[in-house]
Amino acid sequence: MIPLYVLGLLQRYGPQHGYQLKKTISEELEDFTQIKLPTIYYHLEKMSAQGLIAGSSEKAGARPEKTIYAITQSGKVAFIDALREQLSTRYRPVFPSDALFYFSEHLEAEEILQSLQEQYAFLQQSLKTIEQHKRQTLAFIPEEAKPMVNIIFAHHEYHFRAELEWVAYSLKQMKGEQES
Amino acid sequence: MIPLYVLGLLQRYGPQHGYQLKKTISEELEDFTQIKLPTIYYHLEKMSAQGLIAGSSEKAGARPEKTIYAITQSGKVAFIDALREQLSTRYRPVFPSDALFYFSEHLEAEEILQSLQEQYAFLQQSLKTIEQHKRQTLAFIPEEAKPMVNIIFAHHEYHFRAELEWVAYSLKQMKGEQES
DNA sequence: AGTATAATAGTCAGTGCTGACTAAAAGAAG
DNA sequence: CTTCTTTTAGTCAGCACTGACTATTATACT
Repeated sequence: MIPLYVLGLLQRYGPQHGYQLKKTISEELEDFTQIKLPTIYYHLEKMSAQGLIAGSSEKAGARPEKTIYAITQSGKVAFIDALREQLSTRYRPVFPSDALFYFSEHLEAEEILQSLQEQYAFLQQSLKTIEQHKRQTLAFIPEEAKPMVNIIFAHHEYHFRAELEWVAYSLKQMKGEQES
Repeated sequence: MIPLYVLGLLQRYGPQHGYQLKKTISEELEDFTQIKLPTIYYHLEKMSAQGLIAGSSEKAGARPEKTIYAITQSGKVAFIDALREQLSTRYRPVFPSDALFYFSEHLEAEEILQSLQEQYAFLQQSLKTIEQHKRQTLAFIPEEAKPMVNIIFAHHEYHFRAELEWVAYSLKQMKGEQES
């Protein structure tokens, strides 16, 4: 998934170095992915060795040289292949919190209930933030990109809402259990 | 999350070796986590070095020795700590398919639409499977465990339904876009 | 002009995970 | 009773990722 972003951004915005890629990802994709800078360098080097991108050391003035990477022809092919592979991967979520409920007899019900309530507040806040980011993003991007950006934001909204509803459901279940 | 499962199962079902743990996880938790056998051995060794579990080589008859691990006192403490830490971790999903839509101009709309339709069918099938597994599981476990198992299955149901609705939404959006 | 702070551009060692492999024991099939 | 398959039990090399660190340049502040 990270190689996809790197190849795609290199193709969309032209040759760049790692720090610039990280900045673009942080600004445009912060709600959807949290790629770390060393991870970008790792993939740049790997893809460079594979010939998917080509690095050139630029020495501008008295500055230390920095490596600027450009996507190659075989990189463009690999990019399309990777996109196409994404098409066939299926949804398979893993929720670490399941382990918590699976072993919940080791904690006080009261403690779990309280953390669920905090979780609920957090999710409500997150939903507001996402909606706000959506509005901001849609205001700044070109018209033709809007439908797809809308779909990506919707993806997160649907799942945050689902998580919110599940937390509400769990709270209801556990409270009912406690009383009986 | 994996150490949590290992420590919890060692405590619930008593001393075991790696293969047995893997079997239990496959049988009881296959819908919620897909832990691989080498990963279990990795954590067994690590936790053994940390003193959270204690291994003893058992040589029964002419069989090759196998290492049986038991949770220690400090392991029980670490288990509760890990459970409590789970309480404070927040929901933060990452969807690899977002990258696909972010760069969707590189693929034909027709190709994406078709894969979304396959995705839709897959999700419907998955939901049915989860509901069936839920019924089977609830029929076999002790009464007092039912509320929690129910909550875990509900978690997955809520999110599979959200994913299903999002795919439907995307299909609608993309078809509308195509016509205009 | 000197110095603190932020931005820029990385490196590297260590962690977590797993595919591919090995190998003994039990059970099934002829 | 011998061969084949399955189950049991594990090892190991290698990949993806990132926290912590380094080092230079630009900017702001005094």
